[in-house]
Amino acid sequence: MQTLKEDVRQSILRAALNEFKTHDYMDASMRRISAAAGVTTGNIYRYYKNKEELFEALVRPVYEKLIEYVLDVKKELDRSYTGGENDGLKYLNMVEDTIIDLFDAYSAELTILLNRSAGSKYGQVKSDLVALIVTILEDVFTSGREDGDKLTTLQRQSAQMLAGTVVEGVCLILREYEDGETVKRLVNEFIFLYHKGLEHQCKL
Amino acid sequence: MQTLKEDVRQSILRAALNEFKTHDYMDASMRRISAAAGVTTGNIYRYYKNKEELFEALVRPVYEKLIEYVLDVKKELDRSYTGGENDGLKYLNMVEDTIIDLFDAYSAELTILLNRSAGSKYGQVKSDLVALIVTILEDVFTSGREDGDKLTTLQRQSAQMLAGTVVEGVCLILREYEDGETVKRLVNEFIFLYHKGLEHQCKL
Amino acid sequence: MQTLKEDVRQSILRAALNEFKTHDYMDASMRRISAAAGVTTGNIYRYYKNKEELFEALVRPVYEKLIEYVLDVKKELDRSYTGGENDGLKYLNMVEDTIIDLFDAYSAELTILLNRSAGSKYGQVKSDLVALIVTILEDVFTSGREDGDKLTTLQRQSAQMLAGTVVEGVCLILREYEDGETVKRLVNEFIFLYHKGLEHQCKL
Amino acid sequence: MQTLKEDVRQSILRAALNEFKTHDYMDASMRRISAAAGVTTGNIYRYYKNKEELFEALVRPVYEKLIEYVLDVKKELDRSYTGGENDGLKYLNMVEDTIIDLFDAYSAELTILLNRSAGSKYGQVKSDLVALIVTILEDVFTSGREDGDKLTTLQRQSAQMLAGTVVEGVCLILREYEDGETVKRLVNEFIFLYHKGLEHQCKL
DNA sequence: AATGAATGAGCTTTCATTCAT
DNA sequence: CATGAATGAAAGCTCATTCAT
Repeated sequence: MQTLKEDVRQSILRAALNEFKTHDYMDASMRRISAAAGVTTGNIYRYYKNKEELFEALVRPVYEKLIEYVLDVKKELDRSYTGGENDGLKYLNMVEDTIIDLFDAYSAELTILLNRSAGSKYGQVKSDLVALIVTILEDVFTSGREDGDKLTTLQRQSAQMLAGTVVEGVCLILREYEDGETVKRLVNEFIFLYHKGLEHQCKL
Repeated sequence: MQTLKEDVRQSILRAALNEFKTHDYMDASMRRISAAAGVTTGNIYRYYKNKEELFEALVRPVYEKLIEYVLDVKKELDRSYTGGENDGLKYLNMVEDTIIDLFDAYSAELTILLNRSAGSKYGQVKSDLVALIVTILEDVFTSGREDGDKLTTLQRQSAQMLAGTVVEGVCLILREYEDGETVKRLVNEFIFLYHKGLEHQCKL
Repeated sequence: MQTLKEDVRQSILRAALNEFKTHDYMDASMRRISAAAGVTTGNIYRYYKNKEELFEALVRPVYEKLIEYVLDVKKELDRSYTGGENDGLKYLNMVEDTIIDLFDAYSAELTILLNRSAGSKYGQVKSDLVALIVTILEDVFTSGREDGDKLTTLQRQSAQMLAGTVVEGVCLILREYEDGETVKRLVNEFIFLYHKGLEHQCKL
Repeated sequence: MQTLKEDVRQSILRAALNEFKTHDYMDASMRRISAAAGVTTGNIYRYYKNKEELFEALVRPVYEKLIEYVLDVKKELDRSYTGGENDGLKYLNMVEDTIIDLFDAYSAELTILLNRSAGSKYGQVKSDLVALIVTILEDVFTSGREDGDKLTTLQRQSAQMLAGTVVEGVCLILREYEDGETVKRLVNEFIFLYHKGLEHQCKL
């Protein structure tokens, strides 16, 4: 009945992935994970020090790449934004592309990071991400003006809504579809929708 | 010394509302609710059989109206859809209008229903809602054709993405803003965005 | 089967007292305490937030009085020590008297504080107490000299041994005897022994 | 690559010694012992059936010698006690000498036996030892009399206190000092203190 | 002989729910 | 009707011990 170490680690990770896909960090149960992994409760702790570390093992790599990529986009934007015709779409696409790359490697982990981390130390990731995108949007909005003026409250709210719905939209797609190609296509469609609107999208 | 029955029920509901606004169903605490309601733990159970029923008391009316309204939209659409120029936007607006109406009456309950019900039997509401909207969209797509043909998988997925992101977008706005006017404005902006695209929305 | 609140609190305290008399803080079991108290495990936590607080409820009053009394002795000593013939005995007796007073009120709790607190935040009490007595002894030793000189290592060690054995001796008596009168007599005998030696104590 | 059997046994014992010097029986960890011994957890159990037996392997020889020596003293005392002037000190010194001998050979094991055995089946050793010394003292007390009478309760208690505080005093010194010479000096000082009292000990 | 992964009972603590009063 | 003490199952985690290799 003794399995090799790496096998066990993998089945724990797999079971944890499934548990965290369906339960928030706080509600996920180590007992259920161990049962699903075919491992005793105590034995999990030989592989991962505690719940937090098991969660982190799943989610940290994605987290780091996510932040890194988004910051790259921001830097790129600061460097080359012209306010020209299609810049908005261009940069939205940059953001999405990086998420798609991440998705190809870590679809479920990204979902968990964005949707199930409440209560863990990654609980703020989604709103951090939104906040980051908001700063990008605000830069874009203000850079297109003569007056270096502040944005109005209404404009801020709109920027937040925009950033939030983009992030939520992508999260939704990640959550619903497992196949990389489908995700890529839907995210692109989603961005195009945001850019051109339903009117031009028509025949779906 | 006792409070009248209906008074108590109301203060329980009020306390539960606040608890569920800030905690997912699973994390909400009956103790905190009873404390906030100025009611003893045990006494709650004379008014509501258990946590689930208390949650349901808050959320069911909104749930039923939500479904009812969406079905009305569907019916209306079946009756009068012409495929004309602005029909898409028109019906999207119908869906949103009903949610805004609901929101005016039950803002908090709606947020809870859509964002806090994980773990309760309303955990599926969001996806139910999406599914319902998907059937509407599919009807629309197919009714515009000569051939009564099925949609392709790709089309189905796009419809699902569209429905899902609309719902998520509205949920997000509900979650973030408490003020009715702001919500109304942002939802309209959001729908307009979906219709015309960022390109036409420009300077925000 | 429902007991009144204060009854239960008392039986929990009584059970805890017995558990901590026979187990170090770390090895004491909340389950055993609750079983011995005739209370369910969970119910203990209505009365005491956790193990530490239950322990503290038993031990804190004694701790505070103990420190207070010993500091009083030290102050008194600083004020009036003359180096005269019987001062040593006199001050030893002061220390012991205060402990006897404490004992009359809290025999078992004092034992626990001094002998079972390892692992709790009172774990250092015994050595703190010894250290305190050492400083008193060192003051006494140096004040009897012309040269304000430091003590030698040997003298320090002897002072530590003396303080330690006094404290241990008292702890022992506390541990072994429950009756206040007996304790008082034995502690006095013990101090007299320290002062005059076995030779003069003879017939016991 | 394997270590020879006896080597392993020795390194286990050495590691166990260090663990038990710093942890009570109950708190000592087999994992830490095996890690420190450079031995796998499971392999310890080929050498010692369980924690208790490992503890016993360390502590039993000292225990037996300790009892044996004390019994020797008792026998010697029965044979030659005259009740003369310095007999008390003489026999106290005999008891201490044997402990010092033991200490020279097994300092750490003795400390463990006396101070760390709570929870093991040697948990009673200290009080056994005291009891043994009490019987010696009682013999001494009664042998000095014409009437072969029983001792009073008060006398018994005093004998117990005396025996107990002697034992505790020695334990304390063992616990606090590692250096053989220091221990020997302090124990002697301690005994002299018991014999002559502070009054004659003066300048420390 | 040795390994170290696995076991399983134990720990403290929390909480929805029940029930004697 | 109301109370709030009591229940008991579940949580995360630890550790002496066992056992397949």
